[in-house]
Amino acid sequence: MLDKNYNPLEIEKKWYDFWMQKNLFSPDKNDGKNGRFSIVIPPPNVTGSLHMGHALTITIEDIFVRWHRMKQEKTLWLPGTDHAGIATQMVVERELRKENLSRHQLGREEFLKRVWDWKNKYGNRIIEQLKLLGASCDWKRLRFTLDEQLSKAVLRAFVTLYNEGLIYRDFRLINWCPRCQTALSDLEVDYEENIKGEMYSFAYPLTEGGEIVVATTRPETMLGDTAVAVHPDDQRYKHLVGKMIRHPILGYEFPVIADEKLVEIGFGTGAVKVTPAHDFNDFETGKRHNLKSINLLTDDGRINENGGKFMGMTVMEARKAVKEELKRLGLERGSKEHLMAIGRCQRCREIVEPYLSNQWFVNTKPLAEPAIEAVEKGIVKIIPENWTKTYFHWMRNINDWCISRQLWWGHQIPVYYCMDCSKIPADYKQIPFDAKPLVSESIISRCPSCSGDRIVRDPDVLDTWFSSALWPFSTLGWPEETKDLKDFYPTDLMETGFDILFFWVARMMMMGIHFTNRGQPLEKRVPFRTVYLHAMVRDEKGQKMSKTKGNVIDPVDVTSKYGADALRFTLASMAAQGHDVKLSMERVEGYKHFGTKLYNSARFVLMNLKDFEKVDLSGNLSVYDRYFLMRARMLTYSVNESLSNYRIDEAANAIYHFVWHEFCDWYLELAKPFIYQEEDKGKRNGTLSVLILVLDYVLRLLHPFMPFITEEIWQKIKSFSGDKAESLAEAQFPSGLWSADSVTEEEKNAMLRTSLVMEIVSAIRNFRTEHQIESSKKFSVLINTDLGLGELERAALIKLANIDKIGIETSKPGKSFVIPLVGAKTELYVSAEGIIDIAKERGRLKKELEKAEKDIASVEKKMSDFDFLSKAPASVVESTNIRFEDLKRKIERLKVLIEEIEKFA
RNA sequence: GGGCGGAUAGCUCAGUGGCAGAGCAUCGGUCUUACACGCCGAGGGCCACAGGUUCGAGCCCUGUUCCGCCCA
Repeated sequence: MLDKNYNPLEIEKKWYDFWMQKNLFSPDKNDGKNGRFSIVIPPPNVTGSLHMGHALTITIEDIFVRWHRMKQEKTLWLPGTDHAGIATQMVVERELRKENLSRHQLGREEFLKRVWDWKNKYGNRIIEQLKLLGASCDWKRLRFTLDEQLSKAVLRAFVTLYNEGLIYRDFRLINWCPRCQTALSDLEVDYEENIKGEMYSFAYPLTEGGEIVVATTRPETMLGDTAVAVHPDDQRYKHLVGKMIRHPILGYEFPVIADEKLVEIGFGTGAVKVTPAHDFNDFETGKRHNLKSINLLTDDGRINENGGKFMGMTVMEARKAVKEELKRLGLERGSKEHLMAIGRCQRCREIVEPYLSNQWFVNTKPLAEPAIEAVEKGIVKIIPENWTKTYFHWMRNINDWCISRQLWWGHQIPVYYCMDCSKIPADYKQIPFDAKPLVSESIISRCPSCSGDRIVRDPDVLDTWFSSALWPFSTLGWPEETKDLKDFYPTDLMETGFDILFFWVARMMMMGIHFTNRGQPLEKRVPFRTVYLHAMVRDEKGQKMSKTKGNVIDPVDVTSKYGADALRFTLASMAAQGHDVKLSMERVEGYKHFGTKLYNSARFVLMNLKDFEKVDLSGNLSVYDRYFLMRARMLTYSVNESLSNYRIDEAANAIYHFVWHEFCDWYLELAKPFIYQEEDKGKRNGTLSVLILVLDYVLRLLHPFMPFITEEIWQKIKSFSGDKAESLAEAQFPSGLWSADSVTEEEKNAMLRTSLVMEIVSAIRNFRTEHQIESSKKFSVLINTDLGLGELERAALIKLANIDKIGIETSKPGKSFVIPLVGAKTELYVSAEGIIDIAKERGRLKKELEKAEKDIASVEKKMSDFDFLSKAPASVVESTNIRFEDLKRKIERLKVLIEEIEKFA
């Protein structure tokens, strides 16, 4: 028997421990003859703690994983975390700062030791939190991007790409975060638009006299200007092209150039200052015109020695100072407000500076091509489908990927330099651009050409996403040809947020195809066959959750308050494709109630099983039993269909509706008279058998969504259902086709009768409320159709409708009221004289008549439309006709009834 | 500037050509021995706007307005 109260916290802990103990999440004992399903987790950051995005990811993935596992497929869900270069390094540096230490003071080795300590201490937190949600990962295969084996994969990938000419080093403008002091890829910069800024104008003096006025939002960069550009067609400036400008502060000279790409005639003054070292457009312009690039910044975002007396100032300080200087020189030419966009570092929100430096890049175009092909050919399917367009667009316009980061925490680039051969000075700050890279997976300590041992390793580490891009195969053992790789690659599903389509999904596609199963068809090389992109979780008002707004909902809190099952079900039922999930606590609470409802229904069933004996179902079923068995079959079919189509919301809602509004509202109630009587043991046991069976179906179908409560209940009914599985987690998931054709005559009959009973009950309840008849007041009802119900079946109807009795009478007795039912062919006669308010009944009938007349008007219009009759399909015409006839009959009947009721008074 | 979504009950959303739906909220009734985290019932809609296609449009097409997101 179940406890009186449903307490999610207790049972969730209990069953998770049980699953772990039985090692149920391992694919290893399954021989795979029922197929295979594999998926890798999107690795959360080791610094991370669980947020709603994770909760949604885990919920969706666990639903698919448990579903496949219950279908008895060899199922692997591989978990792990990534090292999150910048984020983790920042966390540890923050700790160091409390001790007044910097990483430079500690030195690289000592610092890394600290980060590892931190990781070992706190890095498991998020893993433990995933378990709270019921994630059925194979924890024995837990991976970390800096594991020895995964690091080997990273080195292999880098060296291979280098040797293939797909990785190269270049001196170019990149995005630089002055606070993190590292390069970023294009994707790691967030643009904020419509920032109020200033469009500042000043004049550049020409060497031969006169001036040219330029407008800029960043006056301080004039310290690095090496040209002023005008449009070649701009008559105002045509004569100035080729003239020289003397820098009013720094004294050097630079030209006025004509460039139609950079300059928009109508914008600003029509003359643009060009700072190749600090603006991407200017950099391109500089290349076109062979301009000098003057770098103005230090690593930490201050003005360097090229800025003359402004050296040492921050950008903002320099901006102010340069403006003052220009004013002093009489060159200021006004200023106006201007809306602009600025780029911020995704990690620390600092304003990103374009910065000239040596970095490593991946040549992505050749890698993107097969990744595009795989989706074009349908080898990889993206769901929801509309993301494929975005994927194509990005992939076809892909830019090279800056993968070097000036950090310590991460995979250090496997590139070495001979200080002698490359003439690197002992006090070097940056490896010179022309240094000759020696690229190797193993550590190089001796120069292959001069045999010298003065070798330095490139200090940079790789972008964390570089290692994440290898995740679906590095976690399975690549570059080794492991059994796991053979068994589980390509994986079946990649489930993640749409926001990392480019960051991660696209890059996994490129790397997976490039590195795995070379020489084999694309089908064998893609990292996954389906990409399912889920939406964002927002607060109930649709706002993004953020710490500053204070609207963050912590999944751990929710879990401890309502249970993981409730949270999971909420997320699942709201995860409709293409929509953000707007999460509200009310909903979670509602779904906890759903758990309670299910729990109590099971308690009811169990409570009545004392003398239960299994019986042969064939001779002992009521029409209700048959009907709900069929409904369970239909539900099974639709849940499997929905899950196959990645519509977990649809599946969840179908189960919810069935459990609450069919199983509990109707079936349990209809079953009670059968259970409560002792005369017909066969019928009693028959109904109980079906109750157990239907409940068992429901628990299996619901298990992927609410694993804990279903296991709790299932373990209790197991002995009655006779399943031998140790846990519901590995019990067989129901399957089966359902179609209208597959319904047997018996089922058809059961369906007709049961739905008529439901309608009768609803009609009587309705009638009762309309007349405000107290529930204690019983009356009897006659029906003009023989339902062919057995004694107990009729008793159930009587109980639900809360009436005295129901009899058959083909025509209406004198003093009775009429409730017309479906199609007005069947009607009920209520002999409740004295308890019915005549005026109200008249009103009720008139209202019904009004509605029927309105309905028939539109149907009539259709039926008299020649075009409709000739062009619409016969089945539609026929059903319209039937509807017309029904309405006509109903109206006639209502008119008679209204006339009659006048006489009652 | 280019692209992708969305607009349906008070709220959140289903609904892909044939009688406008669900959950929550609201209102009324009810402690009927599984469940008051419950039960029974009710009200609530110019399916954003304007055209078009069609016998028939919430659904398909065109345009407009607003709201998101992505890219440059």
